[in-house]
Amino acid sequence: MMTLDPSSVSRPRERIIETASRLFFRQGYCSTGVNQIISESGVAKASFYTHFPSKEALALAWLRQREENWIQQFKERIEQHQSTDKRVAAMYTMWYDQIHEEGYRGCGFINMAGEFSNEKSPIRAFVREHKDRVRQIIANDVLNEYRPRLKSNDFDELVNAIYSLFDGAIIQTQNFMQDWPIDAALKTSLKILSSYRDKAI
Amino acid sequence: MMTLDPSSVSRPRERIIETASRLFFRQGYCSTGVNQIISESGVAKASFYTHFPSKEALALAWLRQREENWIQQFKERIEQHQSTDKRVAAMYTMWYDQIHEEGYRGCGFINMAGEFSNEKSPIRAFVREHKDRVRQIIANDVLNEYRPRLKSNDFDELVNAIYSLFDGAIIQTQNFMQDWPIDAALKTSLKILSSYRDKAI
DNA sequence: ATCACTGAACAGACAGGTCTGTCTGCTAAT
DNA sequence: ATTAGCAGACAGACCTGTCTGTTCAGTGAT
Repeated sequence: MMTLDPSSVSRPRERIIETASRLFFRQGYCSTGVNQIISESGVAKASFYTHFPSKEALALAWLRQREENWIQQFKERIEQHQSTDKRVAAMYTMWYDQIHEEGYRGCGFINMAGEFSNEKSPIRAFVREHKDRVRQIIANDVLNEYRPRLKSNDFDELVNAIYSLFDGAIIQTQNFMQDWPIDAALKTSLKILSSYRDKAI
Repeated sequence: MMTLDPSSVSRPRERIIETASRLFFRQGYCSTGVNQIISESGVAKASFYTHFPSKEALALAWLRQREENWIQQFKERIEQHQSTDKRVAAMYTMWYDQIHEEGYRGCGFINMAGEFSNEKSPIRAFVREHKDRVRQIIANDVLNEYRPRLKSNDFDELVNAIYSLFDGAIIQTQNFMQDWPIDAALKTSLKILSSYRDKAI
């Protein structure tokens, strides 16, 4: 029987993922040992390995959880606005909150993928899928107003443009630890958008 | 006395850096041990540590060398063309060559920075400086035609736009292991450029 | 109500390997 | 003889993953 335990936060599996979330994100995958995860989540090693067959499996579980939260939050922020301009601006609010926190680390998915050189690893595959979903949301939820008004090719171009600016801004913000790349990318996105506005078929 | 040895490639220090270059780039920093570097470069451990005080120092030396080559190549490709459009296109030729090589790994600087969570580490500082230099080159060598024709703010915006698209394309190309992000970013860059062309003061 | 039983989590030793960095001794060339 | 490099043992820490044994809450039967 599946108990809907309200104190699920204290269950070992959740504690492990919660700790891993913090450590993998802040320190990176390679620089975080299972021993640290175990001790900081107050769990026995045996318990750890009954819940997760390996460190990599935990990483994947973490990414899955993070993806769920991230996508949900992303969509929520977008759907709060009606105009395309405001929706584009809403995309970037995801980052504004994080940037000024101590030890900003950019996109957890990209950082994770960077530590796995084998492009066929499940981690890499998952991050690819995640980024694909983000692109889909940009096409279907952010820019949907433009789809019927543009030629199919033009619409794809627009999506790719907005998307490239978005990822570029994230990377540069992480690199410089300043928020001007986000402002710049947003400004440029709106400019591109307006240039497509007059381009209706 | 500094011998200008033509067989400098066989000198231990060069062999070490060459091997490190391959391994750090392909496997990442954390996943590459000094033992592997030592054995693959055919060098004694003691020799390694007489040339480099630590693994991190080697990484820094590698980045320095890579930066020199990269910037030089970047500038050369750009200066081969006169028109701004062609110069922007030339920026992207840096990647076209690498993409289809087995085990493409994107930008070595970004990947390296991703493995150092301490933003004050020398590695992170160096990558920041590198990316700043790239931005300077975009401003001074690629888009220089536009500087006198635009208001200062507009010019900065233009530089940031081209630059964000550039970094975004690199990341996405690495992620998807396909080259459409580069095509898309280039196309968008040219479009932005043309929108600024009519905007002369 | 007390019994034994079960399952989950705990604590931590352990194996076997890898990590960075140091040190000693040997060889060869200048 | 001095210097550079080679070979490789070694220290000490850390790594992932396994294993043994303990504690304890819940459950069903008596």
